[in-house]
This record gives sequence, C-alpha cells and structure tokens, in this order.
Amino acid sequence: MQDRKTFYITTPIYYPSGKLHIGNTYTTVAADTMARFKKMTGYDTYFLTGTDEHGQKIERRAQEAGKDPQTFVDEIVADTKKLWQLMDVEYDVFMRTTDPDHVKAIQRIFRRMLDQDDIYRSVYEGQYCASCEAFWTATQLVDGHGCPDCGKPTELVQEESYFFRMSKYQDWLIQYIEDHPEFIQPPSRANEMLQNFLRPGLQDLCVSRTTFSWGVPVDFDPKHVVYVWIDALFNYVTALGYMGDDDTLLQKYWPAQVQLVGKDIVRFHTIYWPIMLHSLGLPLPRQVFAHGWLLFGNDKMSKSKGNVVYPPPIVARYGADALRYYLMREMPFGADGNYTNRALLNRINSDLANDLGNLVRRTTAMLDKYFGGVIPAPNAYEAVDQALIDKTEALPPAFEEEMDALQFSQALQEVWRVVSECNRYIDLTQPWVLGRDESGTPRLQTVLYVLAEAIRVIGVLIYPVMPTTSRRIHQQLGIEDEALTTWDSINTFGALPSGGKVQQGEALFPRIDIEKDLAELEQGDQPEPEPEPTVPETPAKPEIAFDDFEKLSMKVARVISCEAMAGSDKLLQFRLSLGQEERTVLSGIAKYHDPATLVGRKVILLCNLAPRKIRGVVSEGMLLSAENPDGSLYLLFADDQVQEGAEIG
RNA sequence: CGCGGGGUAGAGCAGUUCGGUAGCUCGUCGGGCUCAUAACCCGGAGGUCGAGGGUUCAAGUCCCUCCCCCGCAACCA
Repeated sequence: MQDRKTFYITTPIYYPSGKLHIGNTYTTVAADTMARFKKMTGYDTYFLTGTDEHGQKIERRAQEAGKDPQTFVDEIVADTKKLWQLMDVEYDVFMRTTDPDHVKAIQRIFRRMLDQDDIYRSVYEGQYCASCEAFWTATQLVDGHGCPDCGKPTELVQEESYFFRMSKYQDWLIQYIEDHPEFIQPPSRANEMLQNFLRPGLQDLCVSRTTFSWGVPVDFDPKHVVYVWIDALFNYVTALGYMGDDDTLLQKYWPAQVQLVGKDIVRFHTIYWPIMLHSLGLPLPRQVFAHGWLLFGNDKMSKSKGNVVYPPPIVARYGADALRYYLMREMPFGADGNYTNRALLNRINSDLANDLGNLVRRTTAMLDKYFGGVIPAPNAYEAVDQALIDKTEALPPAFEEEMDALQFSQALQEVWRVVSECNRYIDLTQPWVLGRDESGTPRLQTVLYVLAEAIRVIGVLIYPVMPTTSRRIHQQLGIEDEALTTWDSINTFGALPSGGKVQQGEALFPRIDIEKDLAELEQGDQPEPEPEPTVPETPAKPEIAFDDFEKLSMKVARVISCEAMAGSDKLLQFRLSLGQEERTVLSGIAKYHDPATLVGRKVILLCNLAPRKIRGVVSEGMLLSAENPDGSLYLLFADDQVQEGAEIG
C-alpha cells in the first residue's frame, strides 16, 4: 500500500460515432485540470478517459462508411487522441472498450453476476419496433401499439434475454444516497434520480442484446452481446485490472474520488453503476459530479442545427490555454453554460491580455529598464507591500478549497483578485516615479521584487488550467529552478531569489480585435456544420410489391378548420373535407405550422389507416408530411387544380 | 397537480443553506497615470431581485398562489 494519498478521476468514455466537440472537451479539460492540480499538490493521481466503442450505432455507422467496425473506431479514436493532445490533456490511461483485456473482464463480470443470481435468463416479451430496432415497455407505447420514437406500429416479439435484478438493490441505494449527500453532485441531481427513478421503483434491466453483434459476446451464450452500459461503465475498473491478471492498480486507486459525467448520463452513473458495483462487492466512487451542458447562445448544440463548436480552429488562433481558461472560468461547474465566440474573445482580452498578460509585461519591462533585467533583493516592507504579500499568501489555501469542490471558476476568480491587486499595487507605488532618481532605488527594488514574486505565485497557481502559460510566465521571470514552480514553493512569500535574469518575451496573450475576429470566426464556422447523413438515420425500407402500394388509399382533402389541441404542444386537430365526407384528423406538426394559415389548403390524407384515439379524440387517417433531418415536419400540399376527394395513386 | 433547473443593472452571472446597507465581470460615462498589450488605477450612472399575497422590527433570502423560460418525461396516425 502506498503512503501517498491517491486520487483517481475519470471522464465518461466517449461514444466515437463522430467528431468530438467542445462539450466533450469541456469535461475532459475539467478532469485534466483537476488531475494536474492533484498531482501538483502531492497526490498520486490517475486520470482515465477513453472511448465506448461498441453498440449498434457504431456498427451501423461503420457499415455506411463501408468499413468494419474496428477500423471505423480506430480512426475516430486516433482523432480523439489528437484532440486531447491539442488541448494539452495529459491522461494516464486511454481506455477502449474494444481492448481484449476489457472484453475478457466484462465476460467474467457477466458470468459472475449470473453465478450469484443477480442476472437471470428470461424471456423478454416486448413490443419491438423493427424500424428503430428497439424494445419498448407497455407504458411507453403510444396507445398500446405505437413506437414512441417513430410512431410506427410495434410488434409483439419474444426474445431470450438476460436481466439484472435492479429492484433487489433499490432500497439499499436509496439509503446509500441519503446517507452520503456528497455522492451525487450537485445535490439537485440526487433529487432528480430519487424522485424520477428510485422512489417510483426500478425495473429489472435487460442486459443483453441479440439484435446486433458489435459488442462483448456473452461467452456462455454467444448469440447475446452484453448490454453496452455494462460494458461501458465497468471500464472504470477494468482499466485498473479488475477481473484481469493484475489488479495492483485497482487496489491502489479504486474507489475513484471523482467521476465526471454530463447531465445526460447521470442515471447510468448514479443508479445502475452503484448497484452493479455493490453487487460485485466493490466500493462506490466517492463522488459522481454532473456538470451542465455547454449551450451555444441559448440553444442546445446539435449537428443538425449546425451550431456545434469544435476546438481546433479556436486553438489554432488563440492557443489551448485560452480555451481552457474560458471553459473553466466562464461558468460555474455544474450549471449549464453558454458558449459564444464573443464571450470567449472578451475573456481573452480582459482577463488574459489586459489583466494578466499586461501585468507580466509591465513588470518585466520595468525590471529591464531599471535593473537591467536582474531581479533585485527587497528592502524593508511597508504597509502597501505587506497588504499585497498577505493577499498572495492567503491565495493558495483559498484556491485549493475551491478546486477541491471542483469550483474552477471560483478558484480562478481568487487568482484574478490578486492579479488585480498587483495592477493596483503598481499604481499605488508608482515605480516610474521611484525610478526618476537614485533616492527611489531602495523602494523600487522592493516594489519590483514583490511584483515578481507575486507573479511567480500566480504562475504556479494557474498551472492546472493553463500549463503552457504557467511555464511561459516562469520563463519570462528567468526561473530555471523547477523547485520554484511547485506548490510547496508558494506557501510562504519570498522564495524567489534575487539575482535572476528576466527574459522579456512575446506578449502572453496579444489583444484581439474582437469585431474583426468574430467575423472571421463566423466565416470559418460556416463549412463546419457536418453534412448530416440524412439517409443513415432512416434505414432503407424493403422493396414492396405493387399490391402493397395498392393497399393504401390516399386522397386529396381540403382543410375546413384547424386548431391547436389543448394540452399538447405538438398536435393540431384538423377537420377535413373529402368532397363526400368529412373527417377529423390529428397531426403532430404544431411546432412547424400556424393552424390559421392551413385553412382552405389542400392536403394529402391516408384514408384507410385504422382510426386511432389520441388524447381522447379519434383521428381518422394520417396527413402526409415530410420530415427534415432535424426532425422538423412540413405538410405536403396538393395543387389547387385538384379537387377535394381526388384519389392519389 | 409528472420530475428537475431557472427568472437579480444594457449583457453574462454571484448572493437565497442560516432573513439584517444588493454584489461581481463586461459594456457605458467622467477622471487619473504613462511602467505596460489604446493597456492599468479611481469614481459615477444604471436594479420596485418575474408577479401578487403572507410571516417579521426587517424579505432577493422564509411561507402560499400565479406567470414565463429551459431540460427530462409524455405526446408527434
């Protein structure tokens, strides 16, 4: 066993079905910042990130790309690693769920769960939607037989499956969460889980699939693959050798101190994961911390909206440190935050260029000008000096406290308070006045020493967030001794020896012409929206015979009236005329159509669809509409020449 | 009454645990300084803290009701 305190931190393992964006970057940078901080403060730190490479979606994406799944994920993984390198992320292990050791371990885990009767084999009888390839529970179904995803009829399918007895552990977990308020952070997430899932009662979880093969095979029943969440969640321990040949790392690092997750996967990490760990006799992670989403403006980032932000162009312009700083500084960790280019550029200019960069520049410039670049020894401190010294000495403990709570934004705020103090100190002491004649030299020596030392401290503290800038600052101060860049070296003020030679370098962060860069960034963003693969999302339908088509009766109908349905934000209720008869039809297009504008228009109705009761109203047919890749729906209209009731065929 | 989060200066946010002068950053206006990246420092203007009611000597903070926004869920034949 180690004497040193250990600290194990994980990011989620990302699903490599496409390029990683700034949201994933946010989580990973946070983990990296934390890991660097803990390393710096003396912890034996282990930092895991990786990729979750199994599952149907990957299988399908690979197929579309004409590659086998392994090749497909290999390529994306290579990109992912490049991104982390670009962002200066130093993980200790990059976990891939296709790693053979991991696969073997998952198989053992699965068998062990079966052996101890936490997993049982049963027949899954469920409503299956062939088009979505998903099972739905009775309560999820639309009016008994419609797929909640695509609305198409589901069919009753029986399938052999393995189930995990979640229900068995639910009371234990409720108790655990109540006894460990720090386990789920922020606390509102614990509430959410308790209220939505735990208290209403857990269903046993279906933990195997037979509908696809890209996964970890169940070794004793090879037509099944292990449910991807078991496969994925356990990476956090298989990476340490759990159920492998050598579990030294597991002994040393497990349980994790912090597992970072996005708010969308809180449920998996705070319900299924703890239960499964517990069932295997493993301790739970100390904390699962759910951070918020990075929104773009106020919109959710999504590929179809074309507003996804990718880091590389930003890093190319401003450097990884600037982006890392922005991500960690702009929003409190845990809440949703906004990403905007303007906010990023504002931060860079005001915090990094004006406050920090300029402070370093003016200090080193004065050292150059007055002392030939040599750091002088201080003389007696006066009140004004002592005030700044006190604040600088108080900084590391305050910083550590905020960091330990993962309040990166607060931690940085503390540092910047002192940056500001330094700038103010220069105004108060007026070194340029002191430099006018020799009588001022003793004070000038003190003032510039205090500044240099304060900046050294700041340089150390920003290291977890901005490793490169930290190094550059120390370089500019002429610090060569590594010992002067450590956490311990900033406990007391004054470790910086005099006599060092300052090296004025380039501006740390050149000021940005915001309006100009903003325009260029928007330009550069244009080609970014991914050519959203429209085809793949809707799997091709099988060829049909003419007879099949003949079964459909479609007619042109005139809209007599149309109004939004009370209590629904999606449904419009139509009264339609088919010439001879009238019908009531509901359609879920309220978000995209103003009912008033539809009256009198000629639409296309599928007439011989079985009537269906929705929200208490019987819908007699379906209006044809077209769906965009982003899910927006638009009615199809017939030409005015066509009479109502006209047959379509 | 599905669950949760939120509504505080022009913008973005903190403060609400445990009531006691409404704060920070950016922007804006005025002043100062010249070491510095047109940067830095000081000061001003700007808020009935979503609405209404209640408790209290005192409410952004506690209680009740309501409105609006955002996720999830549900619903899109």
